[in-house]
Amino acid sequence: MKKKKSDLLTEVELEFMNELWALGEGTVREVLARLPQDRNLAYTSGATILRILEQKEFVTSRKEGKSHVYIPALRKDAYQSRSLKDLSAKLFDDTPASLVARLVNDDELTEEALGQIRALVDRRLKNDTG
Amino acid sequence: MKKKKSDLLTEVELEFMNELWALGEGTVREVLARLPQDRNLAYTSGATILRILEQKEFVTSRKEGKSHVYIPALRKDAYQSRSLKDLSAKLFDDTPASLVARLVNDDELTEEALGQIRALVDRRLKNDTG
DNA sequence: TTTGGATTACGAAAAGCTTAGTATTTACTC
DNA sequence: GAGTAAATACTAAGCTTTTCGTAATCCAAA
Repeated sequence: MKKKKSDLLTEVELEFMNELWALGEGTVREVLARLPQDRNLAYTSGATILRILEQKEFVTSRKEGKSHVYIPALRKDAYQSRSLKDLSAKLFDDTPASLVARLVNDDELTEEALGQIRALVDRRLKNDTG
Repeated sequence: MKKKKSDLLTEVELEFMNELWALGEGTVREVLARLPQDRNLAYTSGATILRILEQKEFVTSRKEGKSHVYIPALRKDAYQSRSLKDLSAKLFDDTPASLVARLVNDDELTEEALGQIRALVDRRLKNDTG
């Protein structure tokens, strides 16, 4: 019997994965360069975080010159799905419709965003009639 | 300048809030009674968690007989919105439409759920023409 | 092939989360 | 009011996460 570890990223791990997804792949230095100015993180901290991500198998790496180049082992869209599933389970009774309900009832949502959302749903409903 | 604490619930805090939201309000014992059988949590652990929730102002309490009755200080729908906003910011470039896109492209989503979602969006689009 | 600057590996401090034990308080009963 | 069963307050142990320092390693260049 396997122990079920959460398979969700921690806060800082997600911060780093977002940069890696944007870069495609990158070294410690390249990822750190993308963080906001006021995020004063020591170089070694960045290195540690990427090493942990590799341990947890969220990224792989290859050696290039004297550095490691880190590569996402999980696509962003896959992780987005995973996160939504988790949120839906924990906070929306596993009912995606109620999640969307909450989202579209948000006052700050623009007319434009609503239109885009409807277009998405329509397209999806038409495309798989079976 | 205020330090911005995350104002999101931790895993266990959310577990307890979900039961409180379902109950409306409740004592330590009542909340614990709603947890799954295999969740063997000491009574004092439950009490600690609720006390922490009160400290963080997610709940209030009143004394009733010898116990405390805990009351959510935040509605579930408000917390749902907050969580969605957080997820959208961290993982969807603050673009709700792309969140919905990921959701509706999930293969496991039923036709029925899709229909419900479209109905929700349509209703919302019609209702506020201004 | 030694030196030097960069990178990685290791370990551990600091902070936050989860769990629970012990001691104290509470309110009811006799 | 003393006894008692239940609840709370306090405290801390054990994890996980976040951060970084130190030491070892690596590659390039003299």
